[in-house]
Amino acid sequence: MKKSELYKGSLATIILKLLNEHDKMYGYEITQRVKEITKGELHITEGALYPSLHKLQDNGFLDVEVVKTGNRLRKYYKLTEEGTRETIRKLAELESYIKTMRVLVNPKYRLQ
Amino acid sequence: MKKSELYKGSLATIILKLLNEHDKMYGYEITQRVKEITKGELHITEGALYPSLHKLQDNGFLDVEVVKTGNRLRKYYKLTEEGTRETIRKLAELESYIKTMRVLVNPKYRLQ
DNA sequence: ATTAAATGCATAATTATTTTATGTATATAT
DNA sequence: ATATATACATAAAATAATTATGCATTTAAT
Repeated sequence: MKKSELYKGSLATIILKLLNEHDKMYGYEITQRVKEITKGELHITEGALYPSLHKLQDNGFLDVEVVKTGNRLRKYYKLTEEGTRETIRKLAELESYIKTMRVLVNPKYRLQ
Repeated sequence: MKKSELYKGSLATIILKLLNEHDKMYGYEITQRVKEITKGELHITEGALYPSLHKLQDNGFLDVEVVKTGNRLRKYYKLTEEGTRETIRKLAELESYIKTMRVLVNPKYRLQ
C-alpha cells in the first residue's frame, strides 16, 4: 500500500467494504476508487490487490463475473452472502482496533 | 498479537507510546501493561516483542539499561531523543490511518 | 502516425512482520 | 514438590505486502 505500515492487514477490510457499497467492482476500479476517496493518501498496489481478491474469492466471500469490454477483460467481483457477513465482522474488528489503539495511545480513554 | 490482523504493523507504535508515558520499561512489563490497559483484548507475544525492541534499539530509538533484580535480569528500555521524535511521527501516522480508514469505511466522512 | 500514458489482468522474488514453538533460568505460590 | 509467573531470547513457519516483471488493449498527446 503506502507510507505507513499500519495499513498492513487492512486490505481485505477495504475491499469488502467497497464491494458492500458498490455492488460489483473490478480490480482496477478498486485501486482508482481508493486513490480518489483518500485523495491519494492510499495507493493499493496490484501486487497486493490481486492476490487478496483471489484469496477472498477462494474463501467464498466473493463471486466473479468476467466481462469483455471492447477487446479487454474485466473481472467483476461481488460479495457473496458469506462475504456480507465477513464484511460486518471486519468492520466490527476495525472499530475494535481503533478503540483499543485509542486507549493505548491516549491514556485518558478507558475500555469498560 | 491477537485476533485481528489489523494489529499488524502497530507494535512499534504501541511500544514507543508506552515508553513515552512511562519513561523506562522492560519487555515483560510492556506485555503486562498492554494486557491490563486493553482488558485482555490485546496480547503481545514475546516472539514479536523482543525482535521489535531490538530493532527499535538498532535504529537508535531506544537505549537499554540492564538491571539485576535479585538474581534475575531486566532490560530497561528508554526513548532516545530521536525515539521521542519517532514516537510523534508514529502517533501522527496512527491518526492519519484512522482518519483514512474512517473515510473508506464510512462514506459520510470526507477528507478535505 | 507514433509514442506515451492509462487501463486491465497477473505472478514471482524479495522483504518484513508476526505466530508458533522452543529454550533457559529464577521467583513465588500452592 | 510442583505449578505458575517472571524474564530473557531465538528459530522455523506463516502471512502479507513491496517491488519488479510481464502481457495486452485503449486513449491521449506530440
